[in-house]
Amino acid sequence: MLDIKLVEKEPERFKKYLELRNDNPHAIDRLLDLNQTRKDAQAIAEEKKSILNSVSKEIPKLKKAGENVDDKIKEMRDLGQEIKDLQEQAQQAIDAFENALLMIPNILHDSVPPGKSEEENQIVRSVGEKTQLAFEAKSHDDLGVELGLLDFERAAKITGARFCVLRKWAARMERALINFMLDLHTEKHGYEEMIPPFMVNGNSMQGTGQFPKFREDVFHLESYPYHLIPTAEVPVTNYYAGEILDVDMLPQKFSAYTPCFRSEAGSHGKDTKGLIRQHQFNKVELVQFVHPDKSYEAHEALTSHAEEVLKQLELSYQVVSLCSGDISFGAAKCYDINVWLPGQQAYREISSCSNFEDFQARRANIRFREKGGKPQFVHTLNGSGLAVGRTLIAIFENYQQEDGSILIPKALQVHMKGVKVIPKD
RNA sequence: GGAGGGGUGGCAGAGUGGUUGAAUGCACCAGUCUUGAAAACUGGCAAGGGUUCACGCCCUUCGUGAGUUCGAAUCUCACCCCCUCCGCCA
Repeated sequence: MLDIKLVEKEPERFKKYLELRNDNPHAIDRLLDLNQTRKDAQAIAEEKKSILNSVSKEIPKLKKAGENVDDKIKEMRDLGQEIKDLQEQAQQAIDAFENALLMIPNILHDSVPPGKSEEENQIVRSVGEKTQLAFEAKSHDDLGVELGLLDFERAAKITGARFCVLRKWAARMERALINFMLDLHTEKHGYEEMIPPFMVNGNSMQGTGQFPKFREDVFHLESYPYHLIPTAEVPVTNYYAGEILDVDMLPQKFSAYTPCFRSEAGSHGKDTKGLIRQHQFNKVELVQFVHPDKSYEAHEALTSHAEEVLKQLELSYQVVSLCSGDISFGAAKCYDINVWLPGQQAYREISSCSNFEDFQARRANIRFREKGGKPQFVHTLNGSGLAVGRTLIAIFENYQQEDGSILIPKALQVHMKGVKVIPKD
């Protein structure tokens, strides 16, 4: 959520951000109109309410003085009715304004490259060499099905499309990866491990920015006002919703493994083969609450924490700074980490590391207080560290052998009882 | 699911329908004292919105939402959450 006071001061700047995002800059004009309407409606209602309050205070005094107050009471009864209507109008104006405000994306950091689409994303660095195989690389799903590790067909029977059953070494490796990532982040990068609820209420969804705009992207429960989380970002960031933290508590760093559930509405026909785009997948998430002065520093660090997973697994990747047209709704700046997949001959996203500045903090009302100071909004950041299923894909495709077996990266072997290879049979 | 108890400021904790935006304590800030610190003492200290160059003034907020009333933290109803006991259960 934007700071409306800043928008009032520099509307042109905020219009510019919308243009850069390929969004309609007139949304700012509409927002300011709605804001003015809100102020006017509130002012009228408050003026009347002020009269009613002061007369109501007078009444007991007049009574004590022995005066007759029947007329005044009757007058106030009528005024009260009038105020009720005015307040209702004011509330409608407030709701309209707030709804509009919730639909406007975040500002952009100066370092975000301008651009229309993902083609204009900026490669920040490439790490490692693309894996060279002496034979034609298979895709992870062909490998997985051949080895009896991935069962898409039965998953479709049990549930539907975009689900998968992991068997044997695939299931074992998925679990090992979760442990490996959590151990790394807690032991080496200073995160506190957390297991949050996998369902959240609508308030939390609004806090991190999924609601109201991206309601269709999440799975909803029918008989409860709960929603399956699309990412651990939602429950973990909302952990401090509505709170004022002591400045000494910052930064707060959490790493959480959760399954993630996404409806993938709007991506029909995209990535239908394999594990790339599923309705349910596992992810280890990194979330930070930091002092506003430190958030860009923290963003670089958080990104490096995600990268470290790939480095240890000896997978090659690129870090890409998303351009203004490709960056997500709530992010002020975002690095995607794309891992090399020989089976697809392409880099594919395996992590997305964002600095939201105070966008989420404002929505979720997460503040901190300096000694003796006024409450201020914290900055929130998060990133995948990493998407577990996609990491498994990357290992399958990069570590495949000509005979159909798959080597297990050294760093992962200790989490798999020393097993070095997934055998052909 | 049943029966009780409770949700008040950063925290703890008072609160008779009418100067209660809210006692008191802790924390925090400023000052006095002190070589310095601590202690003690004095004063200050909620958030959000509106308005003002500013001092200030106005509105809202005591879990949430409705209601009663000229006036609600205080009365009524619904819902949410927490605690205790019982039942059920991994």
